[in-house]
Amino acid sequence: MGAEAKLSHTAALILRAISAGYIYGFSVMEMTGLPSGTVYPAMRRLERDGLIQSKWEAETIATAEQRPPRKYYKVTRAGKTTLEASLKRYPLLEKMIPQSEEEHV
Amino acid sequence: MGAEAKLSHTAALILRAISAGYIYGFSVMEMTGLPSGTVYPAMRRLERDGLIQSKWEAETIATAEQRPPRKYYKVTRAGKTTLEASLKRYPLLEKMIPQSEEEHV
DNA sequence: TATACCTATGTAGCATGCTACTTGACGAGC
DNA sequence: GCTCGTCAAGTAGCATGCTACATAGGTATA
Repeated sequence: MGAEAKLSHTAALILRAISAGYIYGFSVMEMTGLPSGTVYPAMRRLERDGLIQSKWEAETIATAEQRPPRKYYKVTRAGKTTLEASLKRYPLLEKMIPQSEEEHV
Repeated sequence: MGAEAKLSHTAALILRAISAGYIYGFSVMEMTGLPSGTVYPAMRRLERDGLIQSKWEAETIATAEQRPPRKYYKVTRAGKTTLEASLKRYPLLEKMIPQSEEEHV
């Protein structure tokens, strides 16, 4: 049957957004319209459950671009599996955020 | 400024579904994929806040169609205003559920 | 040099959402 | 007449989401 974690609608939306190239918190907030108090805790839980992995941007880059450093995420193999299952559960999600290869940075 | 209640993503999704003709709990569950424990309490709160109004179906109809009676909802004037504001906040919602004049019964 | 805005991440505490379960009537199958 | 499946609404208690706020460096501007 597959013992994958079941995601909430919001968690699935966030995972889909990361998968579609919105790979840090602020960009997910902007594209989804969800507030920071939703997005950051949700991303923590996704990482806690092994569905995404984070990596801080090098300070030198942030400094050069004159902004705070970003925490970049990528979807793990387990995350991809869970996301696919979630898209079956919430088919409307695919309409909301089309998959793309580009990164929205 | 407008003192309209701000809706959560889920509440807005449910309100939009009702507005699009999914006018009782079970049909909203089916079209959104959300579970009963989300949909029914959320609809109660929407009614509590005056955004929708409920009316039990006549028992004679339910009996004739050999199923449990349904609780039908309609979006109030206040609900329409709030929904419009919410669609501006969550533009992705309009993609998810297109507006229609038909009832999904 | 203070005030305001922008990017970016984060938290406390209350509101909302979700899992698992219940109720209850009907139909099918046996 | 028992068990299973379906439609429909509902709840308890825990998990998640959201508002309001904090932090912190940068730009702008007056």
